[in-house]
Amino acid sequence: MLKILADYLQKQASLTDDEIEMVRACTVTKKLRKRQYLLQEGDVCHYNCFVASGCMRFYRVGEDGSEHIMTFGVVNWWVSDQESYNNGTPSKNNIDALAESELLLIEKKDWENLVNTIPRFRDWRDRLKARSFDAAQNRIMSHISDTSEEKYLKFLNSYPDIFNCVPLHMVASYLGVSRETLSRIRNHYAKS
Amino acid sequence: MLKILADYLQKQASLTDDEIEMVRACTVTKKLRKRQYLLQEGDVCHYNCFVASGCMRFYRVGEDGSEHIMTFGVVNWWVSDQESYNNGTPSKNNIDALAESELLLIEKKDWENLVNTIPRFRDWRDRLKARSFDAAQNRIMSHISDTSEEKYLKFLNSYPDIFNCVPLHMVASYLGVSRETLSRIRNHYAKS
DNA sequence: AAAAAACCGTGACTTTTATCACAGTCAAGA
DNA sequence: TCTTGACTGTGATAAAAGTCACGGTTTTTT
Repeated sequence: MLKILADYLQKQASLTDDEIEMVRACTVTKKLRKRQYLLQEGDVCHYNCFVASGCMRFYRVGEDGSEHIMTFGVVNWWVSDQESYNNGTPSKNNIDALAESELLLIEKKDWENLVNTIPRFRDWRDRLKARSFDAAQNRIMSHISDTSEEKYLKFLNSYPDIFNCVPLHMVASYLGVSRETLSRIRNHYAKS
Repeated sequence: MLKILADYLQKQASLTDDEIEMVRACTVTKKLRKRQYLLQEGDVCHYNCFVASGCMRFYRVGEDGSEHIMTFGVVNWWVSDQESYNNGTPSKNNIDALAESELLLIEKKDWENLVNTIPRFRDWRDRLKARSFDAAQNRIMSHISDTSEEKYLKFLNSYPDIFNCVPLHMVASYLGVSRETLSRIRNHYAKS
């Protein structure tokens, strides 16, 4: 399981074996069952979490109890609540597992230490954050300019093979449409 | 005009006078007329731009010619196309002035130099990016869970006194609704 | 194996929003 | 000054999406 992270860091961050060992030294593994929480509303997020297997979801519960999914975390993705992590404030969100999942956790202190001691780790972290921001910007743009069908097609592009883990009503939640509307979009798209 | 930036850096980044002087040394001032471009689709973004006065808009033009506003830049805000800036790729967006505006530009090389030589500058930069990301996340959440009226109210909160610069049909564009719908939301809100 | 729960599709109806058309105000420019 | 264009509001209509209800399938749990 640690091998997945090692491969990832070698490929994405170009870390040396020694540097990878430093990262490995401060990771904690955590196995989650389906539906188990990684982070619950009100908790403070202290970790950056690498998804080694399985599938996670990051979502918020509205006042009426409805769930709104901000993002999914599949293999080789990192999940955390950055707002809570950075500011030390209670999270407004939940993170839980959509399937049996294996995570590798790095605590905030250790993470910051890695950032400060391994230049390539910092560079990779910066690139990752930049890409996340760009993705968020593009998603906003999609929301203010695209039709629901276009949003759905872009989603397929971002998460090509996600339907193994994620039921359609959660995809609908991610897109901000009702499950019925998504069903009709898919239907219409299949025909044309 | 440079004083506005100096005050900003002193307050937000806690820079010393010497450090502020270093920043000041590499800023270029630019005055823009109403409707003048700061960045045009296809250009590569080479600067981080501080808004000393006036008001800017960051938007994308759809295939059908429609304009979709991603964000506004008012006094004390920074504007740039991060995706283009970071990757050196042609921008998909436009930035122009909604009113006579004064900007302070810092070129990428100089900016990165400041980041690497002034620790507090880097820290401030990181905090700024983190806040931008959080804001983007919250805006996405708003789009997938709020009604148009709620989105409008949150907009009022983010940009309390923006109506001096920005016509309502641009607010509508920012929110992703038609100008007629925004007009009706405001009307309804005023009555209740 | 049986029961319960989750998941998905679909029709009928309601609500929301977009689009189109028109009118009035205001500011900039000829 | 007159004209033009930008901006805003509002009514009428069409399109899109949400909501409700039902049925059927699959998966999970007991």
